[in-house]
Amino acid sequence: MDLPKQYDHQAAEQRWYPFWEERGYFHSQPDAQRQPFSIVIPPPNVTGALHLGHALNNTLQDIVIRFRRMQGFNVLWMPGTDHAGIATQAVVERRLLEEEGKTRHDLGRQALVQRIWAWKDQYEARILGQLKKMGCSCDWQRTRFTLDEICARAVRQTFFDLFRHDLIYRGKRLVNWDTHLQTAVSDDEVFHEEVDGHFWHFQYPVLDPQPGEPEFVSIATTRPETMLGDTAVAVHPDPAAALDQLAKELQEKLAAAPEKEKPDIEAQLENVRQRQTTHLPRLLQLRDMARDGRQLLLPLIEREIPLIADEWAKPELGSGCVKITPAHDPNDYDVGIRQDLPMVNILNPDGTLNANAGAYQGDAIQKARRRVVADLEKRGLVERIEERKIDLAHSDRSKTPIEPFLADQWFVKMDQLAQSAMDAVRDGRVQIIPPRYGKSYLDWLGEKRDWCISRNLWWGHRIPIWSATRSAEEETWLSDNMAQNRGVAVRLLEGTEDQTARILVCIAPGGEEIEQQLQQRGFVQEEEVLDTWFSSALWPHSTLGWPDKTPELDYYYPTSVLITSRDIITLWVARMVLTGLYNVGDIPFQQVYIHPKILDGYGETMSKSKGNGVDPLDVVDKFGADPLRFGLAYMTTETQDVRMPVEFECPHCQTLIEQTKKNRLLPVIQCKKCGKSFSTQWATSDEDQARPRGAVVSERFELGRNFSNKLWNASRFVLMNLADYQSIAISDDQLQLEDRWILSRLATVTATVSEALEHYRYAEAARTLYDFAWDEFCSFYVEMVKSRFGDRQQGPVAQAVLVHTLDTLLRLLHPMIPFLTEDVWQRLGKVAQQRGIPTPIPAAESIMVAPWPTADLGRQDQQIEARFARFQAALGGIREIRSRQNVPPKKEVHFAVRCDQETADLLRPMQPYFQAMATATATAWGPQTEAPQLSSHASLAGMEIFVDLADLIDIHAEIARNEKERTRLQGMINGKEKKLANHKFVDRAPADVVDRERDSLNQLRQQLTSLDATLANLRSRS
RNA sequence: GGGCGAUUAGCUCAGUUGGCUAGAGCGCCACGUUUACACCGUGGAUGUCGGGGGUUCGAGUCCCUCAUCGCCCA
Repeated sequence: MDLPKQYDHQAAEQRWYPFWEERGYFHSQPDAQRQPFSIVIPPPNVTGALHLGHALNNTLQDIVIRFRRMQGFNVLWMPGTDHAGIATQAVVERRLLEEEGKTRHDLGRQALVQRIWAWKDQYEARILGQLKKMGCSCDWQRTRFTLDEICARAVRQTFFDLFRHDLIYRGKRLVNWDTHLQTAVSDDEVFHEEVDGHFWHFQYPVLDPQPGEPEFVSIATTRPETMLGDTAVAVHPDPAAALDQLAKELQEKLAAAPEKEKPDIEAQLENVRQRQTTHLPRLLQLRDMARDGRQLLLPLIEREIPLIADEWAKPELGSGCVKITPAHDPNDYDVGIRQDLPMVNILNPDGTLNANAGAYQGDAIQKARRRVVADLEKRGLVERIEERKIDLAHSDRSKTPIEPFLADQWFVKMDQLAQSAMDAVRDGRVQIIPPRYGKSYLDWLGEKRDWCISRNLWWGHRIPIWSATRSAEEETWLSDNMAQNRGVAVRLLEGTEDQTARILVCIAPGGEEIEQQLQQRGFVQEEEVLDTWFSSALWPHSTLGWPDKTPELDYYYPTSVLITSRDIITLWVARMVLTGLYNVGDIPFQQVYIHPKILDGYGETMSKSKGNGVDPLDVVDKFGADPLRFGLAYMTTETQDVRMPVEFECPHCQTLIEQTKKNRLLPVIQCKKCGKSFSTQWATSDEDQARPRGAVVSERFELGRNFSNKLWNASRFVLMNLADYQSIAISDDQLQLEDRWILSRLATVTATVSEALEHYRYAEAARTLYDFAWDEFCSFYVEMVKSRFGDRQQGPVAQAVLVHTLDTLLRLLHPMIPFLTEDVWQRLGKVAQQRGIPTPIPAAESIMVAPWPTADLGRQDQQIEARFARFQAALGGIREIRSRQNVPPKKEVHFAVRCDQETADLLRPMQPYFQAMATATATAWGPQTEAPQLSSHASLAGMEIFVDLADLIDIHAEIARNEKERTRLQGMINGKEKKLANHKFVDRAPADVVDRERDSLNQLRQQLTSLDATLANLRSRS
């Protein structure tokens, strides 16, 4: 058989993925006879290609999927992608602007949406291709997209039901407005950044001040233009008490604070105390003026606004007075609601000022700001200007500052829905793993904040509401024509100050005719689309065909587990639970497994925009899909995020160059080894792009590559030695010690791995298999069977056990390294189609559908394992002596073992293995064994080994080494003697612990005695 | 400000309910191309388990506290 010495991952990947797909292994259909196991993929955004975080997420899913499939479940892994409304539209818009200098308004809604669909097609293909490259066994025939027809119908139906049940409403709310993209963004899409700014102090004139009252009130702002929308100035209703309270709190804090923080607190306290004399009288006066209903004149606009008393005004800050702009500041908005103030919106959606801004109408914010300051200065109303760091909210999507903006939005009422989702986790119907994440889920839902579901975008599910001005005529028409129609829900809105009375009509899916009728009568559909999470919230049931009662929904729902990362527990997981309960009446999944995040070498989250992202395909190209998957599984422990230093790989000489915070942003990097340059993801100029691209990879995948290669070569060895393989039954009495040992270990490993995978302990499963395959199967079992192949009796037994062990190991590893295991499985099938202990049976046509191994617990044998451990220890002792004394590998040595009779009987038959594995021949075994005249000595628990080294020994080195060993032994003996002399230990510790300590002490003393004899002997000859 | 987590070898990480002489991979040192594998083999060196208290016969593991870092929420 001609097998390459190195595992060719590309060949295996290219060969076996199509093989599986063609055989239909990925596809699942409802089958009442079989138990289902289902997972819906967290749909990746079509915004861009997958990164290593996705690779981790999907690898973990595929491991569970393949594991359960082998266990015999009817397994469905539902794949698909997410339209990611704002993110995708933003990416396409940005490119449009960069490449063609156009905005979306130049293109129009239809054309832009068309462009985004083209983008989606491109990236969906890329993403699905990446998943396939990684070996994901999704049911591709069922691939969904959150904006496709099936999902759209579910979205429409959900919206309709919620609307009909009065769980959706429309209202004015202060939203985070992105003036660049001209849309509201959610709190989750906002990041905060400190920027240099100013604090402007202005004076507003008091109207008709009474004698003794101030003529001006002074306020301060970081956004001067917002003063155009001021509708009040507030002062604290009880400034004296507020300052007292604050002073008291600071005093308490001071008493408890560490030295380091004391000066700062003292300064704050001093400030408060000063204010009690400097500011308090004036604030009390202003408070009284507010109570008296005094008005101020808002400069520039010349509007009368009240001075009010409200606790939002902080007497310890600034002048103690604060301007109130309810339409443009979240806190002021609350004050506005509390005090029933008018809300004056001064902004247009594009960030320019509107008619309410008077003379400043049409100005952009920055321009208006400059003009307002200048005009106030002219009037002498600017008191002073401070330099200051300002915490400014930015849109994650456009990176431009957020403006708080009063706008009409659609909301879902959350009280009942959130409660139902909380109950599902509290009573254990949905189990979150690890459990600590349940807390953030419950905390978030517990706030029961209404969910703003409208987005002022073009890319997404358009809100299925048609509206018209309310009139008797329309109302009559509706009740005549629509009242009986169950797919129509009507709501009548009363008129308000700034809006006429309206009729809202919501249409269920399939109501196109009604939509047309409405449109003909002048009803207009809402412009906005729904928040992306609204459609992904339905994912577990929409993908299965809901609202139809499909066989799939009936069979696969609730799904078995959701595997995702912790940052979307609230945004996504919680919402899936509540919509599942609302729509289907049942939870969407029984378990939620939350996995770690992948960070770079500096502990930072990987992201494309930071330049530290790794494309899984780079890893697949360089190392292979199996090493990628195995490496990721190996790193997935319960508590730790995965920290992964990354390197650039020079495409010219393959040198790895550490990625630093500096070089990760460069478009071109020069290799320090070969001196040639290569490009990175940042290359934009033609010249840079023409250079070969340097892959971004991580050395941490070497572990998986080396392991794959090791496994490949072990398999290669097995295959090369099966020419005369016969499928014969093997009885227990034919098994040698090492056979029984490996079968015992195999049983334990099978049990451990199965248990670990059941509970999502990926790292434990991977480590167990790694250690078993490398340190036990390869390093011992394979080495030991080598000498048995030639034997007529022993050969077939060794082959049978070897094949059986490899077969089982491959199956245990298949979920993690599917390609290599299939490749070997197929080759094994050609020479050993029937295999197994004790009775051979035909192997499955593919490892992917082979049964998961069951642990043969009857094979577990602690005694055999203990005996084998003694052999391993003895072998280690000899090897260490050889190495210590620099004995050349081919040089034969003789050794004697002093041990009890039982150990001697055990080790004697292992003689061929000492020969094969340490080039050593035994001369004597047993209690009476004498040390050879000149020998190197190893004392182990319960045995002493003497290697005869008459002409080789370096006596001084040997003495030094033994002395060091003596010190170590003596130290341990002292420790244990002390421990055992302690009555409390002997009395209180469990008996078995005390016994173990006694045994151990006795052995150590024996070792010491023997060591002293050896030393005396050596010294006499030095 | 609140919550969660982390801190163990030069690096990246394991370490189940407290019971060892604290482990692995990479890197390092020495030796070795013996036909499965140099993506390998054999051996070796390397630790105040972040600091300080406490509980206990016994603490890397449990409790308190401090420090540093990360994430989530306001």
